[in-house]
Amino acid sequence: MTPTTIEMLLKDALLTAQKSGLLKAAPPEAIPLEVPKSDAYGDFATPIALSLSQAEGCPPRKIAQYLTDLCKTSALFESSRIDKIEIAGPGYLNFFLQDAYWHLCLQAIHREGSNYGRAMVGNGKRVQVEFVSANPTGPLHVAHGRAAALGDAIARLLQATGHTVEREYYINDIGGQMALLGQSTYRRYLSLYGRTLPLAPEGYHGAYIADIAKVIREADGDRYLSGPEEAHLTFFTSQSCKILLGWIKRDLEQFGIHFDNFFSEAGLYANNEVASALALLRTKGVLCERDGALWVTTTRLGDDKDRVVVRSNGEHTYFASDIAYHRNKFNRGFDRLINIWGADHHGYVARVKAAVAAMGEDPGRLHILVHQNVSLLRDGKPVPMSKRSGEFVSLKEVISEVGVDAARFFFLMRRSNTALDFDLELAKKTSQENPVYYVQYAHARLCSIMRMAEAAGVKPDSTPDNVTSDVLLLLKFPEECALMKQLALYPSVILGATEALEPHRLTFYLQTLAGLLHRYYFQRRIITDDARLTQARLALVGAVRIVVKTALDLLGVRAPETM
RNA sequence: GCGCCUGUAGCUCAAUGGAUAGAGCAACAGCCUUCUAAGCUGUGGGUUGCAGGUUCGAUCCCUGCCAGGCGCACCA
Repeated sequence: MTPTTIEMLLKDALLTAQKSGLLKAAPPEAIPLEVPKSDAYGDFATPIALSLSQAEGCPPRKIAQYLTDLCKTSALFESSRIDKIEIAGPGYLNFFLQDAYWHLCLQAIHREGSNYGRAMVGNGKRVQVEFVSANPTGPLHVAHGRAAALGDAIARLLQATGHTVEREYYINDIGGQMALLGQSTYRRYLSLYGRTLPLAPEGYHGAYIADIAKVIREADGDRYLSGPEEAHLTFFTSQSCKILLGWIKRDLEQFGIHFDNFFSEAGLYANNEVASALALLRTKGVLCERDGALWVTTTRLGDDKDRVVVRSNGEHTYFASDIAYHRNKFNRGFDRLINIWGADHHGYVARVKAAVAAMGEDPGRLHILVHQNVSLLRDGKPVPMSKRSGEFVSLKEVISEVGVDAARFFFLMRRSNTALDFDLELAKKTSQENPVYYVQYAHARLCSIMRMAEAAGVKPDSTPDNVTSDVLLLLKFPEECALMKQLALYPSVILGATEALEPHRLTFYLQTLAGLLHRYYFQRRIITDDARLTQARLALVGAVRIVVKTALDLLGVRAPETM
């Protein structure tokens, strides 16, 4: 018995229907289950008969009738704790459950603990999540923070559903921008010694450039002052990259993000992989020379124009490395690749997919998730940010202002393809207006109750773990039932969020669950003079605590025990 | 001009093609001799940008328009 019994029952019924010829199609991957707005529509409902109607060419209510009959004759029905199934409206199946159903859910949560909601649907499939991958030409800023929170939460969701996950950061550590970085830090280095060689207008002007120059001065002193600029640029380029990468890694670690692999673009050239990938494209007949440059004819594969891979000056474009990089990824044998890109890269989706397809790989295994921008708000007004002038708010500043937990939670409060307004004032508030505090407070409050219960002498042999069903029968208030239902929903939220790559569903779920908990807390006392009732209520709120902590963990947000 | 994303309550946003489109915030009115008031209760609030189309049924899919964001290099 698990909270997903209804899904299993329906799948079983659908399978039987298919075998016996009542239905043509196989059961879908996931059975849509919803909690109806009104209790009159049961505890759970599914519009599955409605959605199958079109494909089956059969009226929805008729399908609903089939499924109802098959459910009732299924071997699983006896143990499913279903009180009754009704066909309602256009063809909904409304499930009314016995109280015992919820009690079994609670016991399952206590039994499984932090494993509750985990699933094995991934079957150990290997998934790579590549995210952040910010160029090492400056510190991480807020938009990178969104990518970091998003990618890590998706990775955690995939792990929780039985996938083998690798987190990777791709480093653009070669090319024109890097050369510009080296030149910028070199000239700032000179200016530390009173020599002025003006920064190129297209160079990097941020204050951090001087910080890098100072680090180099600390380490090596004035030894790069003499000789021509050209003699020092290689060193300044590689050293600046190294220093910046160190800062980026430190910021990421502070943000709780750990990458399994940092993949160097320069390495692709060192290993001759770019040339080899281009050679592969040549054998596929998608390369051509035009105007002295080398192009990939991606137009034939869904892109809106052809793309240059080798410029007429002989230099490779970044697209050339991207092709080699994605070939390398596929060669590493991942079942699925997920790239998380900022909105400014959305124009690259078509060309990368086209190149992947041209190399004979399945572009369907490459999922490119594009997230929209983040604007910081202070006092309701946008904080001005301009990449060009080097005036932007770094991730580090945001974290030190609002904390890791608020930052991660806020980055995950919106669907990734909508622009995100990050309200700095709200993120710092310690009141119910601030969603992350609201949720964390629920956890702290529960921990406090547990401590009180212990102090009140709740016996060890009546801990929630082995609370018996007859004790749980004492949970009969509507708000208790609402909590149990929300808890029972958790596994399907995890599956849905993973499938859609939408961690924001978890932040919404948590806010709802926390709301139910706070309401319950104010309406009913948990620790009472009645020992059995106390046990039952502790079992309930204990399960809430487990789910809140587990869900926060998937978002990378701490669940504090006191606040 | 072309492409992608977005348009839902005053604000910020949810809602797999399904039942009467939901939350939170803000506003207003209440609640602390009791487990954390960092909280709770109640009230009002909608032509889902506009116009068509597909469907038994559209916030969701298709077409056109309007508005905002982001792209549109032999830059990354």
